[in-house]
Amino acid sequence: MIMNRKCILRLSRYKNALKRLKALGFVKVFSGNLADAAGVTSSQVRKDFSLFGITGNRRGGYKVDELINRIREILGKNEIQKVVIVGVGNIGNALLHYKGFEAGGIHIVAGFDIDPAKYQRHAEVPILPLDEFQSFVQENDIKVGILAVPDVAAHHVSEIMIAAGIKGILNFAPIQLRGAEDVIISNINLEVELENLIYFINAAGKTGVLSPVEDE
Amino acid sequence: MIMNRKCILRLSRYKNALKRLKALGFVKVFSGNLADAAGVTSSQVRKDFSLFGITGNRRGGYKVDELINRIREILGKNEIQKVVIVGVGNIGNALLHYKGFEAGGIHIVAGFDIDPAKYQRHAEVPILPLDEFQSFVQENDIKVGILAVPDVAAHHVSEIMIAAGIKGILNFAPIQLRGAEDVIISNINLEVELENLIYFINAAGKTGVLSPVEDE
DNA sequence: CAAATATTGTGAAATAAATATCAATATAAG
DNA sequence: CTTATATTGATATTTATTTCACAATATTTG
Ligand SMILES: NC(=O)c1ccc[n+]([C@@H]2O[C@H](COP(=O)([O-])OP(=O)(O)OC[C@H]3O[C@@H](n4cnc5c(N)ncnc54)[C@H](O)[C@@H]3O)[C@@H](O)[C@H]2O)c1
Ligand SMILES: NC(=O)c1ccc[n+]([C@@H]2O[C@H](COP(=O)([O-])OP(=O)(O)OC[C@H]3O[C@@H](n4cnc5c(N)ncnc54)[C@H](O)[C@@H]3O)[C@@H](O)[C@H]2O)c1
Repeated sequence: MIMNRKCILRLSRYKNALKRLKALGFVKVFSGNLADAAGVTSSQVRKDFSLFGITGNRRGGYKVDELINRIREILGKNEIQKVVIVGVGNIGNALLHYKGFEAGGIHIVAGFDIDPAKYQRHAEVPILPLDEFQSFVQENDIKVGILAVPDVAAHHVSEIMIAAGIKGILNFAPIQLRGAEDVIISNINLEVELENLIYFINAAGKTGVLSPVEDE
Repeated sequence: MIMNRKCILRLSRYKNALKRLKALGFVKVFSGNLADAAGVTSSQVRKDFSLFGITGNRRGGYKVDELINRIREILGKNEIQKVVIVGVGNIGNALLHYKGFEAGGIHIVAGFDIDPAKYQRHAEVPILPLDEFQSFVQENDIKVGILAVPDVAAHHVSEIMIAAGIKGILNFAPIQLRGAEDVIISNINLEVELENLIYFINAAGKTGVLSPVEDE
């Protein structure tokens, strides 16, 4: 079953939306409700579900709890959830101390840096020397890492991460990292995002063109 | 000229790649070089350029400096570059103190919060009470804002921002914000990104499917 | 200077993604 | 119990995006 990235991203969003709907007291939802909450069309919701074999009840919609569980299962949340961070500076630190991932079952288990001033071996989430990266990752069977080092170090660090067995990297450095064969890399480039906003604001001002509201 | 978001995002990436190539001493590039650096195909590069009327020299490629300038011009970097941040917590603070945007001509000019403990009226980048948001934004003609408040406050704050005249929002709260007619919103959802990585790692482990390496 | 070659620029073709349509059917109403 | 109605699920259609293919044309080579 070949599934594209965009579709999986939407699944995650559906799950988030469902959690909010559940908090509002919803027990069942229709594709239209979910579409509104997630900012897509109802056709899109049903199409995505059909791709994954998620079925509802004709005329009865979907049961919220069942749906959340089904999506959880598909997203594999029970199999890998430990994540490490390399580069505990501004952004690495913010992520390291963010509590919001826990609710979704994602645990930040350690940070790594080369600056001895950052080391905190006995903190709740320890910050360790990069030298210990490989052994830590292998002992703890970590597969996902966040890369938050300066751009000049990013390529080098990514190679260390991949060599240690990391299979997925969320990269904040403003360079386009190339993954190895079986490594998936997600590049978050905030400057590019800001430039993009600026472009569309200018374009709208000049030409009256309506802005696209979706992400991708 | 109707241009889609994806294409503009790629333009930004080309510009980043070009800056790196320039730093490496490149004076001219071929579409293939740029494609490699930006992680796309050479056809894609040429197609994008043709869409914007960017021309090179048959057999001679493109001059790096000219190309950077041309893209800068298209992205409108000289028209809007002041950005404010609402919510100066973990992530807002990291962004507020990030120096990397300056090189690209994007200036973070102020932060806003509702927690008096955060106020720093006389700092280089002042942190001000949210009450002053509207007047500040209007006086300084700000069009772009970063939203980094807790999810429960995000919708409310986005309305304040839009009411004050903000036209582009980079949202870090894990909810799908809906923009008004002429407001463009870019949602950065890091948990969704991590879940996505986890999904593809699991999928690859189970089925041997090759992972997609591009973002979108 | 002529011939060979590499690269652009673009229209056509292929692929992928989103949306619309509608028969099937579960639920609700009478 | 029967009929009316709303919603799913699957297929068809449309739209968007990417890739291909190749003529046009600078540049380099002999
Ligand atoms: N902070 C932001 O808001 C922001 C915004 C956009 C992009 N980024 C990008 O994110 C990355 C991190 O930004 P930051 O502001 O947190 O930087 P920072 O300088 O605050 O932190 C970088 C950290 O990485 C560590 N480091 C350096 N080289 C290392 C190596 N080889 N191995 C391990 N650790 C190493 C440093 O000791 C430091 O602690 C940069 O690439 C930056 O361009 C940051
Ligand atoms: N920190 C991270 O690594 C991270 C990761 C992913 C997502 N996020 C999201 O980013 C947002 C910010 O996260 P954070 O960790 O920085 O949170 P935080 O709690 O550290 O900071 C939030 C800040 O917003 C301020 N605030 C609250 N209500 C406000 C209001 N109505 N108006 C103005 N300011 C207000 C608070 O005083 C605080 O300073 C959250 O929505 C969070 O889910 C954060």
